[in-house]
Amino acid sequence: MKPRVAGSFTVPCAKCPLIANPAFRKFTPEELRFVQSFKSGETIAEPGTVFLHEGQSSEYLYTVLQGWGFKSKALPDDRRQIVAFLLPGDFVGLQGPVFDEMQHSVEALTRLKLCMFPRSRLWELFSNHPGLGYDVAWLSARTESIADEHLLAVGQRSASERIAYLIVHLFDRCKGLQMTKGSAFSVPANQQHFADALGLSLVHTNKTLRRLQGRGLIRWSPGAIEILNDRGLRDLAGHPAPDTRQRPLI
Amino acid sequence: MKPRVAGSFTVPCAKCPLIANPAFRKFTPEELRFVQSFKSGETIAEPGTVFLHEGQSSEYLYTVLQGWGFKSKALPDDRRQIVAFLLPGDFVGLQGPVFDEMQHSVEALTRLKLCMFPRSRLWELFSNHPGLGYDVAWLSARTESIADEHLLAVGQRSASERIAYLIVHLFDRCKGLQMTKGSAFSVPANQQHFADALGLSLVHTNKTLRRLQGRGLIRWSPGAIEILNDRGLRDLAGHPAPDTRQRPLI
DNA sequence: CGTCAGTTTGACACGAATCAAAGTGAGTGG
DNA sequence: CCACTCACTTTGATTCGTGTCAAACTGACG
Repeated sequence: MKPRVAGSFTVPCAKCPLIANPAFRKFTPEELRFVQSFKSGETIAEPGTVFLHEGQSSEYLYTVLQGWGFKSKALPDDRRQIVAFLLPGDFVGLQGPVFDEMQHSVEALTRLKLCMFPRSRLWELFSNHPGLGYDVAWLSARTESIADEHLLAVGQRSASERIAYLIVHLFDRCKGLQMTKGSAFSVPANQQHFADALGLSLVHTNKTLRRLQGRGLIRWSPGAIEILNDRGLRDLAGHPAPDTRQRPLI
Repeated sequence: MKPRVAGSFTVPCAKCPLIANPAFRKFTPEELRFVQSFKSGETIAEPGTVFLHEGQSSEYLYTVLQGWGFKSKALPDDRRQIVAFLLPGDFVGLQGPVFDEMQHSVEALTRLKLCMFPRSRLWELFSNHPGLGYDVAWLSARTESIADEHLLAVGQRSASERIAYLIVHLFDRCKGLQMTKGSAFSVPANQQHFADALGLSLVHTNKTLRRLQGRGLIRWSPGAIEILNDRGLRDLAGHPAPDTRQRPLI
């Protein structure tokens, strides 16, 4: 599936809604100019579309502009592991330049709007704009840290702790992006996605979710989650406070 | 625990045994000069020593010169997850600059020799040597990819598959570093370490290991593993072929 | 010979997977 | 406006893999 370039609808970087978002640090004028020239277009992925395939190479790097997605890896049979959820500002595809082929697939959960950058010019970014190069490394280290946290959850936590962790994790990320409404936020993932992310079966995920709801910690409705007892949920999750500092954007 | 700087025993980068190792790409003369100046010393960590602590900040970045170690994260109780094993050439501490504090601990399995680089000069690396900046990002993306693979194993594979995967993974990495002897290699980790890395209990790890041995796939002896049936073990692991291309070194 | 870390074994309990089936609600077409 | 479908959620019964508990074994070392 070739990414379709929505050239005519491209937003100029200066007006990028993400730059306006206080979660991200601001570009210098030179950086902005470069990023604008680096950006070769935008693309849209409809919900359910797999737009990067494990094992294939990708000509582009992407920044999520809008919407939710996830990265996953599959086993030879039909088991799959969701290794990360993608939210606005997330940078995808770095593994392309490193290994020649993608090590994971990326699928859209909602309609996903993405900025495209030709990987052939990544070197230019490092060489002409070391600040941006540093940012790329920064983002990569952040992703790695999230993956480690996820690994801790899947390897050591019980089912209810895992679910509590994932909810808190997603909530905190959404909150940083101002995508929450009070203690509720929209989560365009279903219970199967939660199960695949946490290494649980669908049935057990459902039962655990209901039990958390029974304990008055959360309310799950298809498409949205509300946190009813923040303190209790975080205690159960055993999750550290989120990092609220500004982060870079490419 | 402050790192002890073994200044007088410092190896000049030009004679670094890792550079000679064909697993790594060679530095240009300028890069070599910079790396030499960037390196502020060496340190030794004795087996069992935790030399980077989750939650503390680290003044240095490290490259493993010699020996084995591991990165781990702990839960409020005594559960812990080993998120990665460290082998020569691995670069640690990038998360230091990103978050102000380390997100994981690092412990030595054998006597560990490490190169120290002051994180305060990381910016200089990116700005004066974009090639090295690119390499830092490359290494970070590689680590992330290994973490994802690990997550797939812990989240989706059965106990015997996980153990097969870990053995194959470690074997392939060691082989790339020419640290194997035929189908055997030394693994200075005990069964508790395997258990902590794979999200299994010690007892079940032991039983599974014995079963793999019973099936003629491997031979475990304290400190070393021999692969008796490479094909069978890899089939069980469902693990992709290793990446054998040269990789960068900092 | 005693100690200690690491390994091994057996009995049992429990959390999570699996199997099977029904419930819900949005969307569609008659 | 009422069937009908389809994706998703929910529940109960049962099985199975893995954890836990308890104890013995092994080999290195002092």
